[in-house]
Amino acid sequence: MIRVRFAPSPTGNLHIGGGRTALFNWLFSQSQKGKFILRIEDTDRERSKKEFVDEILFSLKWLGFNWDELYYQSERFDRYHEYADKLLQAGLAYIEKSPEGKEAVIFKVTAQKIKINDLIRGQIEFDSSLIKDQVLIKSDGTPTYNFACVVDDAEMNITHIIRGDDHISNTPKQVLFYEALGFPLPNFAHLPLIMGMEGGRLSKRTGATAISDYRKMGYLPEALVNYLLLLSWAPGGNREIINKDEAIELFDIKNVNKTAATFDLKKLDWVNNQYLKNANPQKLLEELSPLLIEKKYIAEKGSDREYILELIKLFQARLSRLNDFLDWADFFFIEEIKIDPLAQEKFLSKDLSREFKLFIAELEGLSSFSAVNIEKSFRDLVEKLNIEAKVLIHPLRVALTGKTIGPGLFELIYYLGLERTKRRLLKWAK
RNA sequence: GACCCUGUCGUCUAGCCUGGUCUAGGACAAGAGCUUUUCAAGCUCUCGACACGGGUUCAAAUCCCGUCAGGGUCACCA
Repeated sequence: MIRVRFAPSPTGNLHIGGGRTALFNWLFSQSQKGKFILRIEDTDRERSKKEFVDEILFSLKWLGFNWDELYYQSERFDRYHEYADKLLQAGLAYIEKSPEGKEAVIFKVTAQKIKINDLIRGQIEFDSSLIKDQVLIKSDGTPTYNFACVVDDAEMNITHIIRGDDHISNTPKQVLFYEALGFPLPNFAHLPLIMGMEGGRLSKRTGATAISDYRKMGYLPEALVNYLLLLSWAPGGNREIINKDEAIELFDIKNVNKTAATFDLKKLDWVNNQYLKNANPQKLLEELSPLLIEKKYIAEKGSDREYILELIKLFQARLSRLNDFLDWADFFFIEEIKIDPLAQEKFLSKDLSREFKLFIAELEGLSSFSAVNIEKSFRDLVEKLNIEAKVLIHPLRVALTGKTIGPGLFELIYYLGLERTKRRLLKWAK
């Protein structure tokens, strides 16, 4: 049985890079019908915080990576001491006393050639004579990362260690521990790192790094996962959009790229739009509801959810981020709309009182207030006035929405309703 | 600096293992146009890459070597 693990340290939020590592571990476990284990590496008591643990677990669930087992290193200190004692007794480690009299356990590194067969990179060779003796147990009694990692991976029967590129140079040290402890060696696979647009690691300077930031911005978890997947793996057949089930079907760790990839927000936006336009509007409404309430666009209770659902349908195909709806559709929710000054200058500087009033009269005369009828009456009017449709369409849009862009004008008027349409047009028809 | 990893359009990638079908394919971005209702949606088109040098071979993006470039690691952090 294949067993993999994701081992985050709760000293911060789950980052894009961590999310990606979790994704590949999870995907591999699913494709191999194995187990996905989560291990919280909270040996650093100073920096580890419960809130970060909660945040990491929440983000992993949000991304859809459910784990089969969960461990905390802070609960396993006795295990690390036990194995350190074994190495001490075997003469493979020694004790070093600090000036204050505290004791640390140090591993004796012997000179040898260490070969690692990486599933993604092939064979990698190291010369351990370049590695100095390694601390196993620090003088405060806590284990070092490399030691705790090896003890846990061995005890938890981890068969494949899939982690970031930055751990390659930790691998020979860990291999030495495996050998000294008599543990069988797992398989290693090192994922390429994700870089920011300006080169180097993805950092806060270059943009948002936490998975939760992307959730807050209005990215769908499926889209984020899809994009992350594309960042070092291709499903083949020139496909870009692929759901998790298909990915599980097609995934092969050997096809993962070796090259570091640059995180490109524009492409993420595109992928997100692909998911947004096909998303169930009801689901989008559920995501949006708390935000609409927060903005006081809708009341906690009693608002017409069916109506808002229709508005979402009007916009969802053009959204890159779900939260853009809040700005783009604001004119449906607020009475005093903000008119874009440039749009006003361009389309409302001419007096259109007569045209607006005639259009209102047309709308009032409608037997049934539907988008189709609104358009028909509008077309009749411009024909009568002998003007081009767009001469009137753009000013109408700006007067009604305050913007030059948005959904089709006639649908928009239909959902705005006769009264609001009249009120907004009359402001420009003195 | 030492060690390690990596180098295909601006970006993500296909192709590389098993040389010829590659005057290198797709996607994002960008640019142009269409959609006589906008675009942030849709459609069409354009721009644009095998890091460089040597070798092997009838033939190299594909194999080998070197150079250069980028990245990572060198903690009693994880």
